[in-house]
Amino acid sequence: MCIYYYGADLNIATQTTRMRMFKLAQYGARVAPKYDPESVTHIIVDKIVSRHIFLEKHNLRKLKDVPGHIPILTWDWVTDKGKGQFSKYAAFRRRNAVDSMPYDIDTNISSKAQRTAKGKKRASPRPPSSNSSDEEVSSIPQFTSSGRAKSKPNGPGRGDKAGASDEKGANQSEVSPRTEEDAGIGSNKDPLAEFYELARSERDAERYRYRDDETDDENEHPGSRAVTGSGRISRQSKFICDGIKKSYANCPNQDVIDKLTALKRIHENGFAKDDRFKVYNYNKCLGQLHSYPTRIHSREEAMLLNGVGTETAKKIMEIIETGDLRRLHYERTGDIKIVETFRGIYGVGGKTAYKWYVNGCRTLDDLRNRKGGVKLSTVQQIGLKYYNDINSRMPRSEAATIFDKIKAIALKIDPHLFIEIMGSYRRGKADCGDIDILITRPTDDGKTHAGVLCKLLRELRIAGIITEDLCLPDSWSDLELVYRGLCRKDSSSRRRRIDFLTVPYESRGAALLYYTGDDIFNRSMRMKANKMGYSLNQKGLFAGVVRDPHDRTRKLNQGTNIASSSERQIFEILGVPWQEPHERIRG
DNA sequence: TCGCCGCCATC
DNA sequence: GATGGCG
DNA sequence: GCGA
Repeated sequence: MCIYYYGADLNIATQTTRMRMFKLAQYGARVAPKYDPESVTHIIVDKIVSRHIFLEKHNLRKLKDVPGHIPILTWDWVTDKGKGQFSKYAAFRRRNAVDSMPYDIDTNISSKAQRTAKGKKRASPRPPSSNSSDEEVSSIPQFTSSGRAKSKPNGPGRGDKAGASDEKGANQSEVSPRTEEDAGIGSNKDPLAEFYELARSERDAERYRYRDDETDDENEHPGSRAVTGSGRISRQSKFICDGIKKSYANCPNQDVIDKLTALKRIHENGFAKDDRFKVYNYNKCLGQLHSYPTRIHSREEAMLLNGVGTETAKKIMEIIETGDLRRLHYERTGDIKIVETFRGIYGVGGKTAYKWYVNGCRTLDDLRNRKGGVKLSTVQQIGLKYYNDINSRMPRSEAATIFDKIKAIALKIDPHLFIEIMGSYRRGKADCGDIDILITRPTDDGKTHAGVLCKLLRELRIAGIITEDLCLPDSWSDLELVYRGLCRKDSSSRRRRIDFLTVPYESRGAALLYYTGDDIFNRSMRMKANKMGYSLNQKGLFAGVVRDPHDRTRKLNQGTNIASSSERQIFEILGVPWQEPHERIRG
């Protein structure tokens, strides 16, 4: 089917409209950018749009100007498809009685039926057969500037967002500010859903870019190991380089994805002027492209994707129409993999990697030889030395073994310690990228965990578990410390990343929350907290935070800590149903 | 026009 | 202050 | 570069 959806001008399309068009595409329909009687097979009209408006906007004089074989339906036809006839979902009653009866999708009734229906007027606004609660077209009054008359009680989670009309200033009442549909495709009742949607669209893309805890389906990628010194460098574990995962192999817009990814990498790796937020945005729309089920046909269709605006839409159309993106040819693209390899070194990001590249380094060995006189910080030296170790994951059992050893040693130092392993391990993952350990201590006996970390690390070094330090706290006496380093199970094991976090006992809930992640989950929670006027960080949930209007992230006051000792309490205040650690994964 | 998580360590 | 990294 |  080729469906033309009319809700509003696409440039100001509401979430609902965008979502619907997206859904149509998901169902396999082709979404037409404009009404063209030649190609369009169905028209879907938002029910708040009156016949009058519809006609006017399409330069039509009467409904009969729309060919009789093209039914004009409401959205409900889509969601309730198969159960009903066209007539039941006709967008405009007048046409309903006259034209659209015959074109039932299931029965394919011919025009004979038309005559039976013709002239038959219903006294009641809804046909007796209607079983749909709120979608009867004929009960929707004409849309006028006086606004949308109330047509139904606002059921929870139901109701269309007004605003799909062109008369955008018109005082359409907001029926229900947020429908489930606004939150995304196939959304659920989870109040975090909408924030997931936001956080995910930003990082989902990075599901593509980054390998992280959740992308287990890719664990034994053949190219997973970095190969140093060769031309064909690394697909280190942190990145999924050029390889497209199997599940993505049949993306209908794969060529677009490839070209845009190439462009993104140019920005990302310093070959072009650094544009952090362009990269951010490319990630966002690449994630959407991955899940988009059908080939994109038009600029308008492209613009439906979250993160695709005028510029990206242009690029997408250029790729679709010419199979190429000219921009790529006059950007320097050849050596991106090298820069990406460098970025895989712990402590190295885009800036540094590009600088080294400019200095003439091309392989990890060049760095080892300090070719071009490049300098490496101590952390970077460790990152380089254990490049392969750090960039690979360990089985869950290995993390468990290491943690058990550490816990035993810690409890020998102070048996009252609260010591927990967090991160992907706590979320129940089968393999872990690193080990995250939280340490605190109840204070009811008047003592604290101050000084414990220092002692513990000393013991762990002696035991040969901790091998290198990456980042040490500057003061060891605080209750709140962070340590990063490398460890190993025994002398024949690979090195693994390990982090220690100590916090005051009261903040253990917030700390657990933070350190357990995953990252998308954290961002979702923080985003929701922000929208509710709170601020959430690893120390707690804060109310009454006032931010400097000029300096975005700066807080003028730090607010009041209203919850920190229990994860559950934070969930509760934010109105998020409790989720066990293993449930805290995207979406 | 402004924000795009919020924080910390290192250099 | 710039850069990188953590969940 | 997008989106509010």
